[in-house]
Amino acid sequence: MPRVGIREVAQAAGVAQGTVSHYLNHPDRVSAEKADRIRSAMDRLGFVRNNAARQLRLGHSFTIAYIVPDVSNPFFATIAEGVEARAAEAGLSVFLANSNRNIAREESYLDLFQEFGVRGMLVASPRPIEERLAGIRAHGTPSVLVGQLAASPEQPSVSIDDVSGGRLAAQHLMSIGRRRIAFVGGPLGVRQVADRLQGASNAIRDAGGATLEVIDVVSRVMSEGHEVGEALLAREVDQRPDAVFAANDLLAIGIVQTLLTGGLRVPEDIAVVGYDDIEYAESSLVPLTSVRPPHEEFGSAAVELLLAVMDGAPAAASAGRETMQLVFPPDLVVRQSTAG
Amino acid sequence: MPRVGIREVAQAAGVAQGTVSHYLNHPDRVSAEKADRIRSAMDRLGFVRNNAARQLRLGHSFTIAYIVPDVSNPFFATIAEGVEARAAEAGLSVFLANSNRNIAREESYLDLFQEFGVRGMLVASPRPIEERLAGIRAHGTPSVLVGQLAASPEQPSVSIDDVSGGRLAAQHLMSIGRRRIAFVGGPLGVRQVADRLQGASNAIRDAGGATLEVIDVVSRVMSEGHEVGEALLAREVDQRPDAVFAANDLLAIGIVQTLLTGGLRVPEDIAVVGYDDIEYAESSLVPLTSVRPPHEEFGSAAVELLLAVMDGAPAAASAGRETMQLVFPPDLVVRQSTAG
DNA sequence: TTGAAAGCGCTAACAG
DNA sequence: CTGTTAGCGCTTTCAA
Repeated sequence: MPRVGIREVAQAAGVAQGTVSHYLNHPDRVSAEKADRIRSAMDRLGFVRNNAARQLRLGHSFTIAYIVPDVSNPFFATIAEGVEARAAEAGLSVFLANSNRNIAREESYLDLFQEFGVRGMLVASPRPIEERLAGIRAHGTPSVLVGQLAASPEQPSVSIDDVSGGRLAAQHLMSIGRRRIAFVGGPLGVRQVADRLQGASNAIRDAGGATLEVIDVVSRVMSEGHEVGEALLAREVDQRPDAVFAANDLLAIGIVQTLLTGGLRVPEDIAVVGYDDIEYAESSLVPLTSVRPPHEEFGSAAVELLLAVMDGAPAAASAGRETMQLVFPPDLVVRQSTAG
Repeated sequence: MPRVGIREVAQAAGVAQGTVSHYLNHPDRVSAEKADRIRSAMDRLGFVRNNAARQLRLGHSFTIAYIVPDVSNPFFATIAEGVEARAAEAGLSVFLANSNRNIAREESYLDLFQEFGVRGMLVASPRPIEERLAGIRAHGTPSVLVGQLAASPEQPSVSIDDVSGGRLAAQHLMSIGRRRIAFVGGPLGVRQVADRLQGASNAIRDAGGATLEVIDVVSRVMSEGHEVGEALLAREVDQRPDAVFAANDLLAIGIVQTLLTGGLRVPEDIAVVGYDDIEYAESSLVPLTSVRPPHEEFGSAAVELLLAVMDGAPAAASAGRETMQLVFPPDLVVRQSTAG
């Protein structure tokens, strides 16, 4: 099987190479008759356009990269939806890369995509990465930081307002009459956790009349939730909180499961609010009230921002912080775990 | 900021362009002194190798594609681990694409990757796709079908033996003395579901002395599990099975939750086995016994197969079915839900 | 509307 | 060990 390029197609169709290229890039400027001959020659020969040559000639690609720390995290997966949809509208393809929370791998993808000449990158990283992105930007590849607020005004970012999410959760618990609220989460060195607690604390301080206890955990997984549940069950009744705000849904689900098994009622005895609104929150034994970050919108906003800096770099630069760094407020989804 | 290519680097380092290229491709054939000058010029100028030109010249890339129907499915995500690790060893990068169960999108990625000249593709698709892959292979891009057994002897594939998985589950339940087994799953038009039931049925027929009831469900999600659990609770005690084999873990977890809430004991009253061994199986209220498909190994085997057909196309062709189409037997992970 | 031809940045073959 | 150079397949002037 010989290589098939536009030259072979041109020959088979009896036209010049340039005409075939024109057919590919400006179909309207080729006569219907030749267009037909070209089309049929392409079908017959099984022509596949060579992207490397095209890109070399053009000087750029039609591709953007989306680098995530963990593809299986539903949060990033859902965002990917919005990213692909918006990118497709703009005629761009998306290459996904999974760094798996491995810095070396993240680095190598950053290099790789730069060498590939992607038009831009969406980067979700568990570490501070702005300097690296600044360097890449200096070489002509713009990026949008996903999931964390950029510190530099030059770095576009889309992120979630976790302080307001925490506030939402605490306000809701107070609104259903709870007064002894426990925040379950940690370590507080993790920005998101700290912000969620901060928000809850703000709400409680502002409203007055309620107390906030902090129950620290090492990691935010379901088994830690089980342990916290056990600890709550072991307390004297009058020492128990009447509401729990967990830093994520996994913790919350673990806590609910253990409380129920131990004979307590949710929400009657202890109301529970989670965070993230993962798929299992809804189908949990007691459907879980949860703080829901925006999903679809988030991804498309990231691409939107990237498109803006891709083209109108100067315009965007002068646009300033408020348009370069989008912060989304989360919603509260109320379900049975606080329906009382 | 001027474009910087090897020409600019060569000029800055005071060497010829070819020497810079040699430094990049055969570092050992460049004198240490010039290598240093080149290295420092590259750092100073911020040289980024242009992949398009490289690939055009070379005639091929160092990239493979992995197309999945759903990135957030932990099954594919875990496989991706093995894929990346093995690919990295072979000096290849992996581009992930998410078709999101959308045929048009899958098609467009297939085209895109072909145009990008990837060395090969790993394709997990919810639909029959062998003919399409055969066409792509005819144009020089080999592929491995992931998750379904290929029908054609020319198409390499890696898949799971669900019949043997079903057998394992049923044998285990019988080995702990259960005699009234219920299979919960559906629709039976889904190959995996049918195979799992087939395996269970085979085991029970061969062993004798046990009965197999089929409880059909519309989809394999947690809420269906809750419904099945309710239905079981509603039965007369002597009409209840003493074991449940669920077609996946989500169903199993839903069933366990509902049974426990209804006052039954797991495994004492009803033992439960799931399938897939998802993350939540282990951290569920009663840790779930589950049939575990191989994960890491699966991904690396897929790459291995791809590497084989990439190089030794003739050798591989003569290798025959047994080496081109890998079928992995799953394991059984025994936990508390059947520990009785 | 079509054809001819230059050249994108790199690699490798070849000459020195 | 280093330099020179052809050419990968495509797009796009420019001329006809």
